[in-house]
Amino acid sequence: MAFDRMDSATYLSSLLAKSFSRALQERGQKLGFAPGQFPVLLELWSEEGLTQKQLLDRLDIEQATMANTLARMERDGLVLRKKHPTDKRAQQIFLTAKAREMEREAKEAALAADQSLLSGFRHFERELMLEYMRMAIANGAQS
Amino acid sequence: MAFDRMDSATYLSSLLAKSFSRALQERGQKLGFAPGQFPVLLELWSEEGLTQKQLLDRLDIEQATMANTLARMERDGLVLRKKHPTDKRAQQIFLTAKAREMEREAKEAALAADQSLLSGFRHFERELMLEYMRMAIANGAQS
DNA sequence: ACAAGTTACATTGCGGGCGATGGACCGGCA
DNA sequence: TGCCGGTCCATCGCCCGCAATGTAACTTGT
Repeated sequence: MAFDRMDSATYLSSLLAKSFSRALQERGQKLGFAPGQFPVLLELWSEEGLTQKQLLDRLDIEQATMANTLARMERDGLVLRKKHPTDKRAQQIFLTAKAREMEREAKEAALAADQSLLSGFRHFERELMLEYMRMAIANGAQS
Repeated sequence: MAFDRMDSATYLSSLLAKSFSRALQERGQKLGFAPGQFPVLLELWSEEGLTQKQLLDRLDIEQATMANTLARMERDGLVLRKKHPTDKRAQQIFLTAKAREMEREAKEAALAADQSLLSGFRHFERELMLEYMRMAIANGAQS
């Protein structure tokens, strides 16, 4: 059976994710954050004091991954975990000053990562690609 | 600054890769291979006896990743590593009967994974998406 | 022929994804 | 009240990506 991996969305998506991740990693490491931490930062920039569970509900990440990511972020001085006032099982996540201050630069870094791999795309091509990606992701989610 | 992660190709590409990887993983585990092993299998189905270096040249994977992947594949009975006849540093990689026999089913599994996330796509949409992905990957590669 | 540089591979440590499991805690119901 | 199922989180083992480093073996230039 013929099978060209360059015609496989599965294979290409893995290459694509590696490329984007590398682009973000390069730009993020100067600021002090890793690619996997960016979505968490995004949520916390818009609202602090969320519990781990609330973060899980907002992001497409498993609980085990979140726990490990938060542990690394705490270690790296991006985040503080405080006891929940009424629920002793839970914790609330707060940003450090360092993390709060990098918001603007970090978002610019993420936009730059996007831009670098999408250079040469016309506006409608970029939009179409994003839309196709969202469609495929939706197909995967409802399964 | 406004930043919607659903408009970020970086974020979407990571979700997309996770979705496709999961789709392939589900289908592949019955047969006994993991997603990261599939590209290696593809190369070996088309030509056995390649060295690790030759595999590296054909795939977009780092040497350390390849060494570990091959070690797992050997452990799982998919692959044999034999000494290179003239170069004692090198090794030649051969498939086991088990790996050789799963070629057809494995390729069908990969096609099914692709298909499952691309359901609802018209033919030209699928082609366009693949083309956009290849373009973005090319942007990343030449940097 | 031999030292020096290059190449092939393994190993280690880390980021980040997953499922499975376990402990502490909450809440509801008898 | 006291028990019991569900919830929040940490932890462990695994896959898979990377950079950095080490070792053995090959090659090349003198």
